[in-house]
Amino acid sequence: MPELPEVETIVRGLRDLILGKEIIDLKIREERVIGFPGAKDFIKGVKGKKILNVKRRGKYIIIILEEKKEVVVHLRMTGQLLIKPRYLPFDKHTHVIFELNDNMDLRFNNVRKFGRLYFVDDGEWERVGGLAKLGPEPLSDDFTLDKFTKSIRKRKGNIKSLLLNQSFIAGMGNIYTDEALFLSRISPLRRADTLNEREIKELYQAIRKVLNMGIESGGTTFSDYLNANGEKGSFQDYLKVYNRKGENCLICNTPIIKAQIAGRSTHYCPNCQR
DNA sequence: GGAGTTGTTCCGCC
DNA sequence: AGGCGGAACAACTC
Repeated sequence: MPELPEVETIVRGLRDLILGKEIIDLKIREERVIGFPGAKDFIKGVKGKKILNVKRRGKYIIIILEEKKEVVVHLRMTGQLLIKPRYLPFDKHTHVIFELNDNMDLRFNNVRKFGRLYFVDDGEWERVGGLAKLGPEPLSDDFTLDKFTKSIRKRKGNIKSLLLNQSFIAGMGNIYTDEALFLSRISPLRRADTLNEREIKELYQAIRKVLNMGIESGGTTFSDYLNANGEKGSFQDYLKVYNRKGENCLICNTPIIKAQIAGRSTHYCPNCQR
């Protein structure tokens, strides 16, 4: 499932592959995945424009076009953005095809049809799901320990659901949240405002560490995630708690627990994490 | 073939 | 007002 490291990996790959190219035509095979505007206006707006840059904000991919326009993509659980030669047949779940001017396609695949594409004016993010309401970027310079400390002390919910809250912090999903809590030895059940100064600092560092390691590994692939070149990530080989239910904790040998917390499967060590 | 899967949004409640 | 918890959604796998 694409979280910040997976989306960042896709964005970096796209930057290498499609910058400066022109979108000469589009095919939309499943109109449901166009979030804004309608399919016809989406095609009309995007067709003929050059790609100037590709950026990421939280889990959103932002493709900057000419004339101050943007295509914004959210992959949700199973979305993929792949660069493929035009002669290759579509996959069963290829829903949108951007035809580029060098016989390559940018293809949007999405098994569960949850992902969305938007065509908007530069920065008109009110129209794009929760994009305008996103919290800080955890890897940016202005995500400081001081700000994190102040915001976390106001919160009364459990720390697991808070880290998943995109308006609190952008880009964390189920995998990296469980891993960050394990690294900082904090139970996912803890109320956020009960964390002491040391725990907040360790969590802050753990968040940045797992996200950076995820990016360095090219993301985590369990089933669907692929980068823009169609390659898998490798962070699944380094996970310490996620998907390790019943296996021994790498620190204390206690079996890893999997429980429903905040409506999500949550993996943690009941001994190390307090 | 019912349960499990996740990111996001919406809804009701406080 | 806004935080919080829980439900709903989508469709495929096991």
